[in-house]
Amino acid sequence: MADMEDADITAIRRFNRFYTQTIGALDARFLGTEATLPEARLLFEIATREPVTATVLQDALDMDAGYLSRLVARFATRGWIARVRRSDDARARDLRLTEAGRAAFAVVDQRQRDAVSDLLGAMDGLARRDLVESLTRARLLLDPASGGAFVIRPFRTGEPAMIAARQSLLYAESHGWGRQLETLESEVTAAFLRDFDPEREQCWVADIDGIMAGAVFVTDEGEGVARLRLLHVEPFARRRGIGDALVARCVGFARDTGYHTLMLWTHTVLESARRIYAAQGFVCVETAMHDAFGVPLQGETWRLELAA
Amino acid sequence: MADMEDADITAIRRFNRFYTQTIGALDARFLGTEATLPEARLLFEIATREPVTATVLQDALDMDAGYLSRLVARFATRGWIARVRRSDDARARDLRLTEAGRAAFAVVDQRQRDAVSDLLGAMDGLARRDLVESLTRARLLLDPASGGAFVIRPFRTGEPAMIAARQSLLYAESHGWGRQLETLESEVTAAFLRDFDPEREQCWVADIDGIMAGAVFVTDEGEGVARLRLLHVEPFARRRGIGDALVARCVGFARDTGYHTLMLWTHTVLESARRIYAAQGFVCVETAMHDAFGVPLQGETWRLELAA
DNA sequence: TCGCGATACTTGACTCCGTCAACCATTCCG
DNA sequence: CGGAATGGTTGACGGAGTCAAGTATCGCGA
Repeated sequence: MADMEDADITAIRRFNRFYTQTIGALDARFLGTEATLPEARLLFEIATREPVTATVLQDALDMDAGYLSRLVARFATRGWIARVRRSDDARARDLRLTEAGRAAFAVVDQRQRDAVSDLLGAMDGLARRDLVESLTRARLLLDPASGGAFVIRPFRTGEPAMIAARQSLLYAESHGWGRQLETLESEVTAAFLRDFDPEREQCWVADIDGIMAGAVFVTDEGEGVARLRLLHVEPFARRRGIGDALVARCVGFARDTGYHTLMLWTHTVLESARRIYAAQGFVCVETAMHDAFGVPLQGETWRLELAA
Repeated sequence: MADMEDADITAIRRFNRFYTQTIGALDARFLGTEATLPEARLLFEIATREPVTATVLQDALDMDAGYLSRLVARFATRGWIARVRRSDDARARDLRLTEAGRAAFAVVDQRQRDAVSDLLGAMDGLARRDLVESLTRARLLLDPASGGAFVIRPFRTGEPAMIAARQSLLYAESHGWGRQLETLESEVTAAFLRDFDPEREQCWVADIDGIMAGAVFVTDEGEGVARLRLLHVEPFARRRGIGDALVARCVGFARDTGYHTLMLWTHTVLESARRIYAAQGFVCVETAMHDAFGVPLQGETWRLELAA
């Protein structure tokens, strides 16, 4: 696996070199603009955060204090910003864009948008979507905290199969579950798609900045019983309550749809999932050992009786 | 859809800002190294291409000729490179690393590897794989020509479902095929996984730099007949002969495995796939209109009789 | 064979980037 | 009250990066 890591490092560095030239260049070219790259970055941060002090900008941009001070002074002489001593701390000064500053920012901002737009304009719809997803996913993996709030929404084209793929990888990696799980995943999603009726069943996806962060299915088991299936949360999105929100959505859907019971099958090793189910009122009604995924496992059946 | 593009632009710019600070910083920090960032880039290019002239480096790095000239002069005074007039063109000079230059490069190179390694070291196996895949996919989407040669290999965990997801998206985008196709995709991959026996059936994936660039299945239809299914090539990887190679692999496998016939079902609108099948000797033996994917389509059955 | 435009660099001049260290004023905290 | 920390400014300096002018050589057509 040392070799594997070696290839990974090479791949990242290759991207780095590539990016430095291709996209990095987008930022550097301010043809016809009055601002240089650091100036543009600074303008952006001031516009986004005003009123703001130099110290805040300093660590937002990871910039040297002295250099920042000079940039700010430059902006002031250009009439882009107004500096006023803070009443509560005479050392600090609040920075605000003037009208001229706002105009300068608008020009730079539009210039950057155009540059990116040119890049994307050459790509067709799916390629563009793939690109945006790839880069956003990379960002979320590198810094999960940079992700926005999650949204729970119904599935879109391709996502059921995507979920099957992700879960197969996830559980293969974490628990060593094998092809039988992968088969089950595909069968469940295939069956769901074949009989899909949004009045009876649903698949919800947790979405962070356009990236799938988790998902769950509710299927009709007949006789007023619904089943919650294939719950998962992507590792980069954990500890945010996404699992809870997904399960809660299932419970609400099952109740509103008129099911009297919501059941599910899980495993004793899946600690965090079990905690979620218990917190929402599910009760474990049966356990049984099985060997369906290539390793011996204790399966559990949980039920939740839904109030009418 | 203008809104959609707007969100895309914002996402790319967001990645840009993020990247400038996070990974970009990896390159900039040459703690304890004798080379600055442009020097490191230059060292890398010389090491990779030597012997090389300044002009080549100039447009490989997209660097100003004057600046490059000075960097090269600096390297020369440090004894990192040797410059010799070319015999065939006395204006140009071939640059080569000296032993000292090679040593300097080794240090810088290792320093960069370590920096990336530190970054990756904090991530678990799957996250690392996802990151590498995301960045590599982004590179291939932005510049397909930067991809290496493709390799055809058997499928790995999660890939069958992944293929179903990609094809659903691809055909929904290009031809408007709907949920029925998605269902069929999932059913085929589920059935394949359930009965998987590498002696009788297989799924091949075309791999470019670790990214799935296309795939195909061969399944056992009984009575000596095999079926080729779910062939696709990702848009970024087209016009490289990947479709041909995948089909050829299927034909070879079917022949070697002892099938007497390889058949497949395709559609008249899928022009480039049909060309591939015809080129490999398949013959269209039947056509029939159907409405299985939400739009009226002419389906075609093709056969290839395999020599014993 | 000459001459002219293009090519492969080199050099000067300049501005901006970016860091380090010293410094001032104010605030915080024991 | 006094010393440490905070918010910011300034001087000094070297590298990054661009532009324009200049030198030697090459390629090519008349």
